[in-house]
Amino acid sequence: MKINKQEIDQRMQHFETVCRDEGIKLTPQRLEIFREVAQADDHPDAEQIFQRVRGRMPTVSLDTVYRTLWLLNDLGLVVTLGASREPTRFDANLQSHHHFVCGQCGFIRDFYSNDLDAIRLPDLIRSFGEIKATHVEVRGVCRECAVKLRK
Amino acid sequence: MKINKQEIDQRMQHFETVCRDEGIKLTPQRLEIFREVAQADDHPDAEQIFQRVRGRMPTVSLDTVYRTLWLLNDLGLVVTLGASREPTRFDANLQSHHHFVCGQCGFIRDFYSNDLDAIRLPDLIRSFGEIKATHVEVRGVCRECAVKLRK
DNA sequence: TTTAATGCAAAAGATTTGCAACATG
DNA sequence: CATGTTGCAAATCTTTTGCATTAAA
Repeated sequence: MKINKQEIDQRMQHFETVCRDEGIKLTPQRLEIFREVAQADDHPDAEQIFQRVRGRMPTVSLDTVYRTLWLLNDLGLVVTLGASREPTRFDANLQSHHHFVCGQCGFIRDFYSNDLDAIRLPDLIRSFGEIKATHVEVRGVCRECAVKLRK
Repeated sequence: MKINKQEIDQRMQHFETVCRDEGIKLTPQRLEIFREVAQADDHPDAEQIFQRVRGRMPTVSLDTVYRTLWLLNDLGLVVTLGASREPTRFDANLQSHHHFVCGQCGFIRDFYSNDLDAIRLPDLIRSFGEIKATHVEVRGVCRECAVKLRK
């Protein structure tokens, strides 16, 4: 959780606004769960978020975490990442950004690039449907795993 | 399964070569499973591949399909896709290509673009690890789902 | 013949659901 | 107060594992 406080507050703000606009109830569980995703920079999965929220709110249940996460996803407040061979992970960073994913251990690292953000997609794609977001996924082997593989 | 026969044969050829080079046994199950992925263009998941192979080889088991698929992945013969909220899907297309993914139904459509293939990544990324592949993922809502959502 | 791969059944892991109790707007 | 949300427990779905049997090289 290395996201700065100001950014977190801004995300919380946005979350509350969206909920009010959509007529979705702001329960303490939702607030805690969203806060946890909003302040995480490691793309945690549902189980990890559950454990972290549990620290502050011992009565939350895992199924509420799942329900909330997918709700957030439907509201466009978080985005999912399918790391290879691992459970779905969640990301509250709505800025345009890209990912490096280690195919061995699932490590994900964000990176930013104006060049990549400026990508122009082939016109053909509009015939597939409506475009919501575009991001570049770089697959590789992270430093740590590269060492292990050398053995 | 709309991949043309020549391309399928080429993929099978490559598969057999890699297996021999790596000292991996060419069993009838592996041949059938790989063929099924090689000729599919709809990015099927393990269960779908299992059902299709089963048609021709009624005795294969689902766990062999899983084991084989991950083996193929480790060998670099297929690539995985984590469509949102769905089981892992597999793709034997090793050409550089990109994906349009529908966040509602998981529909995935390939597309090609020389411009996108020519993407230059920030140098920073090399510090994360070794790069194996880069692809662009476009998220959106496919035509069919757009209609449903309008209701 | 040696070693690896298969099938089966059972286990583990991830995610979802039904429902009664409860809290938000 | 009405309706949506929660927690619990149970169910479901996906994926993995142990082990005896079988088959490839």
